[in-house]
Amino acid sequence: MERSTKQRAAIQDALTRLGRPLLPQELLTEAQKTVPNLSLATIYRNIKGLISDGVVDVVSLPGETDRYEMHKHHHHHFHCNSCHQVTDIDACPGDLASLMPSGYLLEAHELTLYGRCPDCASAGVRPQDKAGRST
Amino acid sequence: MERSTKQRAAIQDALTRLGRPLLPQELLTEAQKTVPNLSLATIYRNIKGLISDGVVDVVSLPGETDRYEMHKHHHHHFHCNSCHQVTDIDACPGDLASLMPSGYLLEAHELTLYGRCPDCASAGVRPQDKAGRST
DNA sequence: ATTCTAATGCTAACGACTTATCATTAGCAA
DNA sequence: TTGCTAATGATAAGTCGTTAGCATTAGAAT
Repeated sequence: MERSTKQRAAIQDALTRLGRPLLPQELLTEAQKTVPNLSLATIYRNIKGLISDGVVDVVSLPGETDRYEMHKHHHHHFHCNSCHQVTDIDACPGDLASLMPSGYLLEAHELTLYGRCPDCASAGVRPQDKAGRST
Repeated sequence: MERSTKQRAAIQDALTRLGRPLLPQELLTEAQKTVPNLSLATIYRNIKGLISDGVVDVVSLPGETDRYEMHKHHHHHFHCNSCHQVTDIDACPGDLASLMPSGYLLEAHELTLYGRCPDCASAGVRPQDKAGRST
């Protein structure tokens, strides 16, 4: 990651433009709008570099392939049960230490919200969901 | 899953006895204390059956292989950053609808807490952690 | 322009988890 | 007990996301 390439620029641009966690494949499709024959290997190579540069963050959701997004402050994620897109949630319940049994030390937490995004909530949503999640 | 076998009994017993989400491999090791040459394939086969019977639940945590535990009411999980064991947390922050941006419909949520379990919190903990989680 | 070599594109190879195959074993009804 | 066949054990094969290998391309310093 010493030279600047149009491929990496396209990748960062895609992440910034869409502003939500993207799967490697989504990132590929999106960045190819700028660099047509961009390859998936290049996506992975650049993502890895951008992550160690602290520019990009990994977003791991339960049972999902890792997604990537531009680095930003603490936040959570919403996963649409219909279109499966992930959206950032800039809010946090906080005060989770109270949930901990005594003796346990809390260091971090991760919250994933599930439901319907605006588009899917309005449309005649077809439940093409996955396995069941607790309510 | 029509006949009752000692293998399945051993699997259910292990899940009940340890009372926490177990990895297929952990389940294998534990159940083998009862049925020595139990095979991993049998673990998967029975787990699948027990899940469709509603007796067992899948526990998917971010970036982790699925674990399994006996079915129980809504709860969350704690993942020890040191020994990596997962523990049930019988509490819930609730009131998460307030975190949702307007237009989004909340249907479920999943919370994972990270830190040190009692054993690891006391001991001179060696941070054999994984990638970083936001705080 | 020329040169050096990082970065890319393509694709085979990995690694992990899970499932399939198949000969053998063992529930359980008769 | 006997007989039927579901379930098991052992292991090969399959998935799928990610990485490695290598010839080729193209930043960028001279």
